[in-house]
Amino acid sequence: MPRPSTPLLSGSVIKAKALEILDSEGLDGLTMRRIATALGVRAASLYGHVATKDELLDSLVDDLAAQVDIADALQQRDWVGGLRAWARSYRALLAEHPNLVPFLARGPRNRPASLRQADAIHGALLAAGWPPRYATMVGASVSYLVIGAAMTQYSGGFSEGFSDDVRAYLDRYPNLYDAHRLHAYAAEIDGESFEVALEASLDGFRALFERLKSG
Amino acid sequence: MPRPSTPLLSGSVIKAKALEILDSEGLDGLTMRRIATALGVRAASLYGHVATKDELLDSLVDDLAAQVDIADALQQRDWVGGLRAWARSYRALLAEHPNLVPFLARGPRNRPASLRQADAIHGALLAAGWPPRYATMVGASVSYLVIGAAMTQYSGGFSEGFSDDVRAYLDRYPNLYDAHRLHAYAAEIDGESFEVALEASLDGFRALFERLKSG
DNA sequence: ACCTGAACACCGTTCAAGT
DNA sequence: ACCTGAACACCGTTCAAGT
Repeated sequence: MPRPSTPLLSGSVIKAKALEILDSEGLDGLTMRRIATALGVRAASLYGHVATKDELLDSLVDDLAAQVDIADALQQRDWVGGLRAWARSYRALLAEHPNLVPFLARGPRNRPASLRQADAIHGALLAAGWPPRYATMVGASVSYLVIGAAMTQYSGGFSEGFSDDVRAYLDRYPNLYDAHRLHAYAAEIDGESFEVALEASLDGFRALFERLKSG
Repeated sequence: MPRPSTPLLSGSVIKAKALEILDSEGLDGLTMRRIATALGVRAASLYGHVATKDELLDSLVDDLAAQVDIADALQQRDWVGGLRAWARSYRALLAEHPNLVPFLARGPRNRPASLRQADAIHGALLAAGWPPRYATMVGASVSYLVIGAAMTQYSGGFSEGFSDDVRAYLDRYPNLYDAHRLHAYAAEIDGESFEVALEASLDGFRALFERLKSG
């Protein structure tokens, strides 16, 4: 089928299929040839619409970042509530597309939506009265948490991070046995750990903020 | 050279060279063929000593985990000091081999040293009086921070995460401009952000611990 | 303008064969 | 026992050619 009346391909059609394959078949399953055949086309054809596979993945990440609910985060009166809303929205999105997490970790790069996100959070912290340098660090801290948590869950979290052979743990890692018993409600623990970590951090930042103001 | 008197290869010789290449040439530079030629050997020969490339990388990660200073962390009297020492030692090691970070994120899997590490920290928290379920979450929280921070630094941190074109930021991301001015002392910010994040978390956990005890 | 065929320079991995 | 040659089944990417 050479020269169809309406083009078979477009950047967005390729991106959509790529994300679909990434979600369902994982990182190893995502090849240019695989995307192409799923679209009824040859691999070479993709290069008329995307420059490289790397750039395609970068744009997928940026599309995801664009969906992080920043408006809600900024509507909060207090910066603590704003950070909490941002972190939760961010994490929820990553949880939906876990196979994308390793790419997200490559930093804001040339991704406009990622930059807009960083800019918005930084601005909110400045407006709340954080000194610029601290605003940078507080924003970074929360993103560490989100990325670290997403990364851990990507790797299976508590549900798959440990083997199923209980006895192996009993023998050699006595303290972990208790942790291993939590195997059953693993997803619960993954989510709760993030919440505990987030609240502990926010607590600490609140205290730091008071110290900075009174110091 | 078929059948030398002393074998040219061994698991540890392959691992050492692989780490060397990974550190100096990055993830993309690490191929089985590259390791082989660096050792004066053909790629096929490696498979007499390592099962797969994946397993080779897993063992590199585990060797790294084995070097995290757990003894020091456990010698601390208080659990707060122990967590702090562990987190710092863990992070310092990852900073030395940033290209390994994406693999670390794949969880403890079948890596004995990683498991030993998790076991030791969990045990210390139990001994300090944390309820088992919370001990799991507190340990996970700190590892989120370490992995998130390492992941971010792997991607270049503040030094490389943003472009060099200042004007691009001035126009579109007004709040980030301040952050961008920090470009000059980027490494400092990367390290300080981790410290700020760590101390905030520890502060929060200390408060949580008190609440649990008195509640 | 848009897609294809065929090729290039790579991968990880296997396995019969050499010594 | 230890390494090699050659191959297999893949990759991402390019580019002249077709319509």
